[in-house]
Amino acid sequence: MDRFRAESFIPLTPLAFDILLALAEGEQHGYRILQDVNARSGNAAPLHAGTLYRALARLLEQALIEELAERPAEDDERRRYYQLTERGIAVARAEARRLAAQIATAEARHLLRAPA
Amino acid sequence: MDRFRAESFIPLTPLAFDILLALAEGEQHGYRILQDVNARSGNAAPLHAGTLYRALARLLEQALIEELAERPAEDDERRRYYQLTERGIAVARAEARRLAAQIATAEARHLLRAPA
DNA sequence: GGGACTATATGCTCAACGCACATAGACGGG
DNA sequence: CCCGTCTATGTGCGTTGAGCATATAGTCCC
Repeated sequence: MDRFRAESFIPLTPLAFDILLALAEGEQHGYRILQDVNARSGNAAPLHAGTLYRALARLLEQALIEELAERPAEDDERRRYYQLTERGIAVARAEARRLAAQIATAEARHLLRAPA
Repeated sequence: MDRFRAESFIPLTPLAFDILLALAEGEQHGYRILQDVNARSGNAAPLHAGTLYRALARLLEQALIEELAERPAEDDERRRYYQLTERGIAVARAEARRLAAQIATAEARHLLRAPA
């Protein structure tokens, strides 16, 4: 079989990477991901719920995340829990490396050391 | 007048940021931008010329870049030269800061220190 | 019992991109 | 001189992803 290539998923859309980052700490359900992303993005345009759930569906199709069958007891029945797949971890890492390289370029080209 | 807000352009698409980065070193023409972006992206899917020129047109409309009237003497007549506007610099900086924050999160969540 | 919040999902529209293709000048080898 | 390749910019067409509104319903607490 042909090897899986993380590069074929790179670059991720900004939203997709935000979601994978939200799941990097461990399994989580959609609404919490929404809150995590919005909290980290600060004052920027808030992520709409509809946008998030569709993005989750795409990531599921691509097998970058998967849904958990089991859930914590006593939990809200409506929630759907997700976690990163091995593939998702590999892709998130590859994307993080790409971004780190861009930051390095930005620094080398004097975009970071300057007035706000 | 209402202040210009760089945040309203954030997040940039990966391609838009690549182009602004290519121009961070100084004025450049389209084809060289194409080569710079493709060189920096390594083995990833190469940027197609058509995609680039349309992206340049968008950045012009948004006034993140502007075309130079003057060109170096003895230059290929067909070339069109572009440079960052002040707005473009501000937006590129804001995006670079956003990405740096994401990298920091990725590290904090143990996405960077691990196998390739 | 009523309003705010939690939780997931679909409908509609538009912007951005991938890829194919068009056009044409430059440039070097045979 | 001609031909292929590279340089250089651009348009046509279809698909994907995202923004925003809206739908639905359970929870939580006053």
